[in-house]
Amino acid sequence: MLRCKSHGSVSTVKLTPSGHESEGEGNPSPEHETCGGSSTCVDAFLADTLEICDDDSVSPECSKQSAELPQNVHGSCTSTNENIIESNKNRSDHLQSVSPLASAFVDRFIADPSEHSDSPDLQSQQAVVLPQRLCSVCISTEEMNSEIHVSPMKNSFASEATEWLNSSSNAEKDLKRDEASFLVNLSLKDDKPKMADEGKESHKIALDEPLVPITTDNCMDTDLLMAPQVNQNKTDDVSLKLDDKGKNVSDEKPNNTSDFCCNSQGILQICAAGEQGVLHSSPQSLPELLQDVQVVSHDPDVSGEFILSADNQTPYDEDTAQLQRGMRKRLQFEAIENHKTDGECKKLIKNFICDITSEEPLEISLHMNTSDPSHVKPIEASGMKQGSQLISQGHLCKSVDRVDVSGQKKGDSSVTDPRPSGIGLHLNTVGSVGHNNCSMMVQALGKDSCMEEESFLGNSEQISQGSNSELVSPGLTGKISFTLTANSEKPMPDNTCDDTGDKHLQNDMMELTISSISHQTPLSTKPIECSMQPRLTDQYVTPCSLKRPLSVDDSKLNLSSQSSPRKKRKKASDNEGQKRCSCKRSKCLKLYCDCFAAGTFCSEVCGCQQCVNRPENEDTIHEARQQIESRNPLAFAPKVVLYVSNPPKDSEESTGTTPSSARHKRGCNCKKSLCLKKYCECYQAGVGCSFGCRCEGCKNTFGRKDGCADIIEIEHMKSKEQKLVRDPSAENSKEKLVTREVNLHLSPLTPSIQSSNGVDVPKSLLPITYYASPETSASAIQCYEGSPGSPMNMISKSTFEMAREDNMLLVPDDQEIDFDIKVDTFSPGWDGFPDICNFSPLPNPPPSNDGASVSFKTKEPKILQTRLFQGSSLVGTPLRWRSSPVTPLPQFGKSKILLEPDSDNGPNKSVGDDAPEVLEDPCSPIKAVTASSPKQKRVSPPKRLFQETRSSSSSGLRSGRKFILQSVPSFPPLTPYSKNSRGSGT
DNA sequence: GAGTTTGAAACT
DNA sequence: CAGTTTCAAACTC
Repeated sequence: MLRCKSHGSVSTVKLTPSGHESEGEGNPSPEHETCGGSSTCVDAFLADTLEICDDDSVSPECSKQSAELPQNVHGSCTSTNENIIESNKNRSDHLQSVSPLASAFVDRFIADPSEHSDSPDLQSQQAVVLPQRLCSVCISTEEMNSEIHVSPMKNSFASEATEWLNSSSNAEKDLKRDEASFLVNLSLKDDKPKMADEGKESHKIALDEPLVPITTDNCMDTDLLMAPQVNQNKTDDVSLKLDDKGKNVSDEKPNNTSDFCCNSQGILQICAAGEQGVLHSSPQSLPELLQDVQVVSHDPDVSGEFILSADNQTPYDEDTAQLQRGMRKRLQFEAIENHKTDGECKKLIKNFICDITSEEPLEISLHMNTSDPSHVKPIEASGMKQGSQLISQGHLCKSVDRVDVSGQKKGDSSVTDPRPSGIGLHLNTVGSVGHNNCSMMVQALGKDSCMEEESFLGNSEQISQGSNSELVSPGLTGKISFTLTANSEKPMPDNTCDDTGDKHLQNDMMELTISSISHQTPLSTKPIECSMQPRLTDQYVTPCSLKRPLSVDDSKLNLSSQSSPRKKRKKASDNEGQKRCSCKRSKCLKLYCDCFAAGTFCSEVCGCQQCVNRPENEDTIHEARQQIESRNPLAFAPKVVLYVSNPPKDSEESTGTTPSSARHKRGCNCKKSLCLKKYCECYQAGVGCSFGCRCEGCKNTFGRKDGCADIIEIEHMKSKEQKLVRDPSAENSKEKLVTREVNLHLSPLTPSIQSSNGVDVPKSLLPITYYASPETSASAIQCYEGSPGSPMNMISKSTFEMAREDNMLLVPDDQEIDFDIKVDTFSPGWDGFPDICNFSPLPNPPPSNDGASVSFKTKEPKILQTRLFQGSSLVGTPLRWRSSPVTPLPQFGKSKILLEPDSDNGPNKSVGDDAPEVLEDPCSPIKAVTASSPKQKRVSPPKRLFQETRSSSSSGLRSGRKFILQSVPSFPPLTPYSKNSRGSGT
């Protein structure tokens, strides 16, 4: 055992070979304690290294080992480690003479300990250094019977512990042999020293995973993996031990083993346990040391060299620090890369990180990953440098898998942990959105944005906890604070591990991440306090908006956002990004509740009373939904179907979403409002009334039930058809043409419709629904995850101001859509397509030709509103096609509007319950028929599946439906779609 | 902000 | 399925 005192603190290394427990326990021998002078300390340490025997009293083997050890170390040293070592050497005055090679260094030490004895600092340093080197080297001294286990990385603390125990047990065996067994515990994951087994004499290098003989390679891995994950438990342990330092802390671990913990960078932590003689840093220093150790690899500031030094007072070596920084950068970089799906994003992030790191050692990457707050906390407690840890964690998404040691059950964490996954999702989403988005975000946001992205990886908790303003670089500070706020708003449950438990939490996470991103935008400095919803909206909106041409509305939004992010958010929320309710008796579990109907949780902004529509009541909510759906399968389906002239395919021109017309599925039943007030759902949705409506005295500015304008539509349709006929081959061109026409006529959503007098064009509802750009999804706040609509809201909101309340389903024109198909669409099954969310906003303000336009001025009914549907994946997969109409419905939150392809003249065969209503085209004969019966509207959507309708319809007309469905998936992702829509608008 | 109106949703 | 009640948003003052 070697004990070094420096700076008044005593660091003791207990190197005693196993079997010498007697020495360690109880009373440290005075020899060890004092080690005489610094020189002695060093000498002793060296001698013992790994079982340094100061005295001859130690078994002869010790001497042997001591001699051999250095060499072994040397041999094992990886270049990286060597570099580090060298740097360290150079930096330390004492070590100046040391040759780059560890062996030489050791040899010298051994040879002439006195040289170094000069300064106490040296002693401590040397003592430290040596071990570190050893560790870095991954010294294996088989000769010494020392067992070195390297586990590539593991996740769970348990495994680690197990291994550790195993190793310790092995050590014991060795001890029995009277062999000087030397177990070095390299805990890559833990960076923390395992103080535990003070009683044990064996030094173990513990690696979390399967024990692998340490090799140079392993060492390297270690370095890479180093990302220390803070394991709270371990930390605690350490602290305890530290506190106890002279005492036997080993309660937890019976074994008397002193562990060497090597940081990735080869910094060695010596957890000496031994009762007395172990190398301890001063109690005070220890905690820091631990932190340092953990951080070491990452944070230059906290160099590991001196970790062992009693007071930590050892001067910080800048050079070393830089080296470490380099390491860190690399590590971070790698970690980041791992996480990023998008190559460019990676690059950006990388650069960003590099920049940051170069300037400041810390911590930008704070947000990166951690699933577990617990991990973070310890670090926080420790104080600064934590950032580095966090960063390391950042690796996490992946690194966790490999490295995570930490611990406690959570350790599994990252993988299992829902949040991270959520994060991953988010990232994916981003990526999916397109490289552009990613880059865009990053660029636009700048470093901050990068940070935020990383935050996606991490849990909110981490963020909140982990990111300390202190750690954060100044530039980042703002964000960080922001992040924190968010976290505070929605504290994560203690059990991060709970996957199931926290779906909504995940959502929150998602939201957070999103929000963070959105906030990052330079423009938006807005504090997180904003409701979650807006955040989501912002986030999604941003990417989308970028991609597609800005619609007027969008541009407005952007401008506003730029000017003041808050405004933007507010706007979003105001715009209906989120539904608000003020339910008093329904407990927000009935369709009366807009939030519930939309498939979203009520939020703080809601004024509801006795609200049950909260994440914590997910089960109840789900039941309620089921009940409602049992009554009406389409209850949660979009209420409004929007007929889209151009299919998403026409990305270029079509701005496509301009809906030629939209109709409320069920139609309204207004008697007094004359369909001129928001009481009227049709009006509220900004759509004209149709035959399906049973309204009396309809004066809906968006289109009367009479269908005056129908003629126009019909003509338009005809022209379209003709074009199609002409260019059957070129669908695209055809579509474009059609689209153009449509746009001309309809460009302004409502207005166009209005001008046309809202006559319903026969619409074929295509089962196809494609998701509008995520942008639209403003509304979603908290989505029901579990329920069909789990992530639903993620995407939906359309940017339109016009669109307000109701969600519309966009039914893109199928290029080759047959009327038949359309007909089918209307079938009740049709509603089943809840998936679809949005349509693009109308490009232009409505022409004010008609009185309708006037209506806009006075009151703008929300024409198009997109909604988020549950498809959690929506984000990730821009377009999701759901084949079965029925199923989807429940999932949909509230999308009320469906976009339908314009073109159809086709008769509507089926009078779907809800769907038929919407789709009904007065013009079309069939519709007329159906329309004739007012009750159609009332007809609840038949539960029968699309298939049935399909079969019937297809049989009757064509197999078009099937065709469509199949084709649907092919629809371009949101992005293109969005573009199209925009383009067309202009 | 309180009260009224309105029509959808829920219930019978 | 029709009628009634309940409910909450929209609207008015």
